[in-house]
Amino acid sequence: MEDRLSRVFAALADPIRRDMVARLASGDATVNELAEPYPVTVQAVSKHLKVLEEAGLVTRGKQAQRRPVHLEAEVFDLMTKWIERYRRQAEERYQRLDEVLLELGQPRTEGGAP
Amino acid sequence: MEDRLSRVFAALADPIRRDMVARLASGDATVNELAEPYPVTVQAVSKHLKVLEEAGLVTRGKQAQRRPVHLEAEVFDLMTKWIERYRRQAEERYQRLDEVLLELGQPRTEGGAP
DNA sequence: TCAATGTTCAACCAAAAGGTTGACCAGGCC
DNA sequence: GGCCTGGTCAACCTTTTGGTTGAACATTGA
Repeated sequence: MEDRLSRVFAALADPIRRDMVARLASGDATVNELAEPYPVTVQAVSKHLKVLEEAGLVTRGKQAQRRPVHLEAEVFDLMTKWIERYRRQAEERYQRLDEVLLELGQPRTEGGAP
Repeated sequence: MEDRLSRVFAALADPIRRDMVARLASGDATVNELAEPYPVTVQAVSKHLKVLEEAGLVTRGKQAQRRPVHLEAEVFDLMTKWIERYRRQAEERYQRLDEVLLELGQPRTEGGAP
């Protein structure tokens, strides 16, 4: 895994990191503040932040010995663009199929998986 | 990693799997067809498909000895909802900050990271 | 019936991920 | 200077991941 998109998806594949992003969405926080709710050491949280940082999802500031973490929301665009592109494509295809079946007078497709 | 969202993000964190999703967006394909472009064995591709399937991103059909793979685009919603929620929140906060600074007559915030 | 085709299963391997503990370093506060 | 406080680095461990090879299984076609 080396490309940007892979790093972003991988970063958000962990519940703790996703939760941290959720909290950062409502304001910056220090490492200790972020670590507090989780049953892991602060070192582990520090590692998680590194992953988020390398994915470009957060940046870290400097405030005395504190390192306030800040969410960079722009990176989300990368993902949504990727997702939307293929979803739209897939949905269009699906719709075309429906139209074809309709033209043939067949009972329309019933959503694949329940 | 056990929850649905984690599985979906993790599944898309791999370039090969993302590429397979991209190809499936324009139509179903068999395992061998999907495997063809990559420098890995068909068994490895079979494993990748299992990951995508367990994330709910694809389903597999049955056609003689073939197992056509079909993209389930609905799962994308899960992700986009999550992403959009926190992006919006973060952006609103950012905008409010701008307004406050403007009221104070300060030079507006210049986008965090370059 | 028997071989070829398409796919999966099982065992194994190396590397990466997520966690731990312990040492370390930098800034404020007496 | 000495010592908390906040955070990171390093070494280590276990589990997961992505890949391999080799065998198995089901279905179709000759």
